[in-house]
Amino acid sequence: MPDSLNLVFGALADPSRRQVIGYLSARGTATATELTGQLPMTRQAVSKHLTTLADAGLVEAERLGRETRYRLTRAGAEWDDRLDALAQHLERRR
Amino acid sequence: MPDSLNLVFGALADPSRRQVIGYLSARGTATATELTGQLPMTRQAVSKHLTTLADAGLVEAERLGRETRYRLTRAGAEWDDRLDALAQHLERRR
DNA sequence: GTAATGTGCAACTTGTCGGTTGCACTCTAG
DNA sequence: CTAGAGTGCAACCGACAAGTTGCACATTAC
Repeated sequence: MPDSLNLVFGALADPSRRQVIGYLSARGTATATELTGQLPMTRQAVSKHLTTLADAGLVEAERLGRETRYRLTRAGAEWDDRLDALAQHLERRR
Repeated sequence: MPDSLNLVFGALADPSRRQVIGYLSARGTATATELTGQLPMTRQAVSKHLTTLADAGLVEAERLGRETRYRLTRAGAEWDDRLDALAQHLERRR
C-alpha cells in the first residue's frame, strides 16, 4: 500500500492547492509571487502549498536566476484532467 | 466549484478511511463494532470515520434494530475502483 | 556598488483533525 | 424485567496543518 497515496490525496484535499493546479494548467508555468496575486494569502503560504504539491509529485520547480518557476508534472496534469472530469460528473448529477 | 470535492478528497486523504472503504468493498457491509476489530483504534474513532465518509457521500448507513450497518454508495464503490487502479498505476511506475 | 526584486528558512499563532474517555440511550436475549 | 450488547453524543487532549511575520540570502537593474 503505497503511501504516495497519502501525499497525493493530502495535497489534493486542500482547495487552494487544487486552485493552484488549475492555474498552472491554464498558464503552463508560474512563480510563487505570481500565484500570490491569485490567492488570498501571502507568498510564503503559496510557497508552502507549492512545496506540498512538489512533495506529492504533482508539480516541479526550476530555478532560473533569482526566480523559481513551477509547472505541472505529468502526474499533476493527469490529476487536473481527473478533477475537471469529476467536477463535471458532480455537476451533472445534481 | 463544488465543495463536495473538499468533502470527498478530505475523506480520502486519511489512510484509515481508505482502508474502511476497501474493507466495505470486500465485505459488502459492516458495523462500526465489526470494523473496530480490523483497525487499531476505538469504536468511536471508527464511527467518526464512518460519519466523515457518509458526509462525503461515499458510504450510507442503515439502522437495523440496535445495530447500524454501513455499505458503500455508488460513488463510494466507484472510488474503491479508482483507488485500486491508482495503486496499480503507482506500482507499475516504480 | 547599491538598491530593489525574488526567494528561502525559522518561529510563532490558530484552528482543525484523529483519537480517547465517559456517559446516556436503545434494543435484544434470557 | 433485567443484564448486556450496540450505538450516539459531548468534552477533552495532543499533534499537525495553514497561515502569518521577520529576517537573511541571492540575483538583477541602474
